[in-house]
Amino acid sequence: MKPIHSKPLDRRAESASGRARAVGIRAVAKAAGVSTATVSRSLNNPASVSPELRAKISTIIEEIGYIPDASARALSSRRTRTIGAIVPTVDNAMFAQGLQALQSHLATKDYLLLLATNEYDLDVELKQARNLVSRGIDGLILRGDKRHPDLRRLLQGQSIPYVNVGVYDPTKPYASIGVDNAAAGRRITRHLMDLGHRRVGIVAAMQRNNDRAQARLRGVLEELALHDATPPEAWMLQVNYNLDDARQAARTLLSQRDQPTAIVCGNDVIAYGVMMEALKMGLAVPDDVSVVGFDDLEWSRHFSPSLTTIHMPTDEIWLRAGEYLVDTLAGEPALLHREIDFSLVVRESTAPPRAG
Amino acid sequence: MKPIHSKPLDRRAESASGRARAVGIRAVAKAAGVSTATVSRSLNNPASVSPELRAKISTIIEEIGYIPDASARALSSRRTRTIGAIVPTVDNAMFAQGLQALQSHLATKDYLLLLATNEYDLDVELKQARNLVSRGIDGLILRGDKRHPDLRRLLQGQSIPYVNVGVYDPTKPYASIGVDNAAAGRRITRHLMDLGHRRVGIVAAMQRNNDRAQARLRGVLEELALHDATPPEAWMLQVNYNLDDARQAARTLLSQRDQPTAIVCGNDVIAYGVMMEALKMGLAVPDDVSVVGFDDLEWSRHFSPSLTTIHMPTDEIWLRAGEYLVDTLAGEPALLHREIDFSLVVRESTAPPRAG
DNA sequence: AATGTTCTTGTAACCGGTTACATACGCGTT
DNA sequence: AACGCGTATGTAACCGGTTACAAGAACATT
Repeated sequence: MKPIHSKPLDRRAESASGRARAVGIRAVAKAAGVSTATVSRSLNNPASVSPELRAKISTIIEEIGYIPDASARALSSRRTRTIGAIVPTVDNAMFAQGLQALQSHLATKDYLLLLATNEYDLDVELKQARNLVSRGIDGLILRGDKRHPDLRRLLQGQSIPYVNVGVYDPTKPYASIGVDNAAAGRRITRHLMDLGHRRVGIVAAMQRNNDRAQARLRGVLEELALHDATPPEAWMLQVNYNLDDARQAARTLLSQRDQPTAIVCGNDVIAYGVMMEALKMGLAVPDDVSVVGFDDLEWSRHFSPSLTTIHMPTDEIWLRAGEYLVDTLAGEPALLHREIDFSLVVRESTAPPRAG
Repeated sequence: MKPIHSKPLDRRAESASGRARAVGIRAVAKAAGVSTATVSRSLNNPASVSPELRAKISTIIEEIGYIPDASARALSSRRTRTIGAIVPTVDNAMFAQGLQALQSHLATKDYLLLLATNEYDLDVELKQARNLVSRGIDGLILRGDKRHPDLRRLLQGQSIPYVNVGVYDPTKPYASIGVDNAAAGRRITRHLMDLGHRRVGIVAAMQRNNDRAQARLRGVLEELALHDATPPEAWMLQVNYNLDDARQAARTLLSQRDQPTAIVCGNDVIAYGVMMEALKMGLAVPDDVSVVGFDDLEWSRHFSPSLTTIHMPTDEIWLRAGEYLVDTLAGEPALLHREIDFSLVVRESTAPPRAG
């Protein structure tokens, strides 16, 4: 069962006499007349190599077109200079914009972004996370709070730092960066209260596994309760992130005998759909019904009427998330929780309720 | 200069007596009482291992939570099961949607997507490509034809297969998948010709380093020339991909003494901007001016008036691109060039020119 | 002159998988 | 019984970098 080899082979010598092997660090070292250690150091810690050698080495690298193999580097150094991110879907203006900002920030720090999506499914998220970990990410960015119980264990076991983006929640033991969505919900509702609305309908985003949407709704309801304006069940709807569903919700809401004078939408896209349907039904916005959203996408100021909404500094949120991980990985201290300010943007889609 | 070591150290033995090392394939092998080769085979080529051993090994893997290290695997097998993609920006509905489709397709084939952006800059693209290659991608997806001359050499030198998406061009020696944009340009222009328009303005997308935009414009101009309707210089504008620029272009075009009766826009987003500005100027669409776009984004059928445009099967294009690479990497033959059909979608934004 | 310190460079073990090659075994064939 | 062949498994070299440790050189200190 334990055979003893009579003549162990040296495949390296064998193939050296055969076809030429790809240019590696050993080829560079040989051509420069130095050791591989010196080449490696001149790339990763230039200050530790004499200027003459450094110059010679970089000339040779340029000459023979040497590109370091990141797998080998990762294997021996246990670092990949890669950050992973798992978002619900890329096909969503908010995430697309945030990822774009993150990606360009990471590029300046020589990090690469490894992207995966979870389709709002916690099991998928866990699987994707396993995949990313196997790939050797140095840090991970996650959207949202709700996750598979095994996920945290996995990340802690591998001691991979991670950030929770989009939700500011200082009570959590892990890093979080984002706005206080409940506060945002209260703020925009207060705007409607200030205008005099007390009959408010809600078209929320799908709540399942979406803590951001949940927090917004919670904030809205809290503020409404403060003013004795808690809406009846029939005025509270949930829809998917697309125009068709939003329009249908608006139709349901606005064709009731008893109509709200204002509608709070879970995000701007839903608000667009609601406004389009209201207009199509012959209702004037804001004269017959006021509409507000969240996010402040590019469209919101172009739409007519332009949309009153909560501005979210998406770029900053994602950029800070990247910054947090990069700093943490560099051993520098970084703020565990960071609240990013939102702001109310009042435009044309809100007005006092029609006198009555 | 060549010191001789008196006592070479075995760091492995040293640390084995120290803290426990992470679970690796050797730990699995030991626990299962087999060799590392058997564990490796049972993962990568299950048929070559007896069912009993296979079962035993997978139990142990589950038990001790072994996750293979992709770096090590990549290093020794020279394959990473990772596909790279370089797009101009993620912050664009078309790319976001395409990447989403690609990503979910690759996930089913156990490939991961490594994403980079070039910001429409060829040097940046080359740098990103180097980065991806160094990371060890198995294949690469590129948007567009225009690229740095060194890029092709790099990919060929490393024999990394790549596809060009968005542009179908069978004359090229490398793979391409997409629609024939020039034909799309001719098609939508012909629609305007059929309606009787001869005074046609153009608001094209920025042409620099964007062959897709160039091909569309070329097609439009070809068809116009066929009908003796080549527009004056003042009717041809170029704008960036955003609503503000598009609106300004519309204002320029429509405030001239001599106005076009129809406007071809380089894509749907530009068309939205143009329509919004026309409406704001008190012009009716399509009665005073017809407007057409390209892409058929979700908005186009919701906008009022809904937009006549060319439908692009984005999902299919990107999915096929992924398929091509996966097949090629698996050694299966794949079509080098693949044309995807576009289609004209006639909606409310076009009508015959006002009698006159 | 002897000793200590700092800086630069070389040696080779190591990271954790994969896989070529060797071996052992089981099962016909002749 | 000897031989051939196919299948299941083990051994250990190898992938291409990084880095702990050692050593030599240059310079400062006593």
